[in-house]
Amino acid sequence: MPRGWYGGGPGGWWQRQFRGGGYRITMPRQIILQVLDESKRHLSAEDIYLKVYQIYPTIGLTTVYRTLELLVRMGLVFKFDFGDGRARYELTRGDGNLSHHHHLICTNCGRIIDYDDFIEEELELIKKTRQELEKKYGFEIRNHTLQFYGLCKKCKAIKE
Amino acid sequence: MPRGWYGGGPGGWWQRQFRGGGYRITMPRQIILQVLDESKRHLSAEDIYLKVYQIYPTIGLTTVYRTLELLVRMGLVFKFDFGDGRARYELTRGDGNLSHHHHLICTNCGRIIDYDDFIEEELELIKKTRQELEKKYGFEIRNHTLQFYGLCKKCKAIKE
DNA sequence: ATATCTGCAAAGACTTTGCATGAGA
DNA sequence: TCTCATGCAAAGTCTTTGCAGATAT
Repeated sequence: MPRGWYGGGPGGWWQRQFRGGGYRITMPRQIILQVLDESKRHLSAEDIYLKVYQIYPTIGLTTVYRTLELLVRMGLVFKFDFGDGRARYELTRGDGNLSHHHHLICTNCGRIIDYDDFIEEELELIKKTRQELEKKYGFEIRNHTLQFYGLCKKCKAIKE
Repeated sequence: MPRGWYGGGPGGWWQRQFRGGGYRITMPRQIILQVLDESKRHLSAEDIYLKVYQIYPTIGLTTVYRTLELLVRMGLVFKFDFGDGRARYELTRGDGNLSHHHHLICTNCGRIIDYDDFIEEELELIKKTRQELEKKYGFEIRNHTLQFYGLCKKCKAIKE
């Protein structure tokens, strides 16, 4: 049995999600999901393309984009923007709105650090804020991001 | 005396910032700053271009981009990414890292709401998190964003 | 005077679209 | 079978770059 969220065989829950939506389970789609599952976070479309290409060389970039769009629409994947002009993607892993997508981004070299320190309080506050914003603005909130921008250790040292 | 942050005449503090950096105070730059000062938040480069065009029709989009890049580098302007493929800009108004750049973004229609409710606790937490992250990762944090994504009232109603 | 700035046109990077072929249910 | 999915090529968007003429100091 495969490891990770992606596994579970042909009757797994995401396969059911696909069928329920009238979407076909194709080789490109399976491999894209596999790659997302096996990789670290925040991959660009091209990152994904190159990894899928190793397994399935007839893949096209277009299919990667179209599949990612579908997965985002289905709520299986989050799309991020770090301000460098290319989108990043990662599996939601079924954790809905409680996941933390919190990043430190170096505005000089583009390095991205995921942090999950000091998260407890944050989640608590965000949960509360979320509820209040939903009530006040009638928004249905599905996701959130908290990002800090600045200079990473290395770039800071160079600038000095 | 003009109102707002931008005002203050030819000896104002941002003019000094310019001179100090060896940057010239030109008509396009003055008008771009004026437009940023008089407008609501999160304008795209094209929004700014069109507003400047009303006042100074020989302006070029290139100059808008180059000026915004300069202003971001100088710390006078923040650049945001809301995930729709175009960057947004707004004056920092000298409030440094304590400002709240907190948005609700409708993933269906693109509407953006600034909120500043329930901010107290958030700022407190962010300040604390910031300090701890700087210590732990050696990052020099200069800015942050907190964004909630979902469906706005209108789009939610339509989907139902 | 002279180094910077500007605007146009062209190029670049990422993403989306049109369409004929191929594959899943 | 018949609709949906794929891949290629082309187009689209936003942004950046090259360069000659214009401008600020």
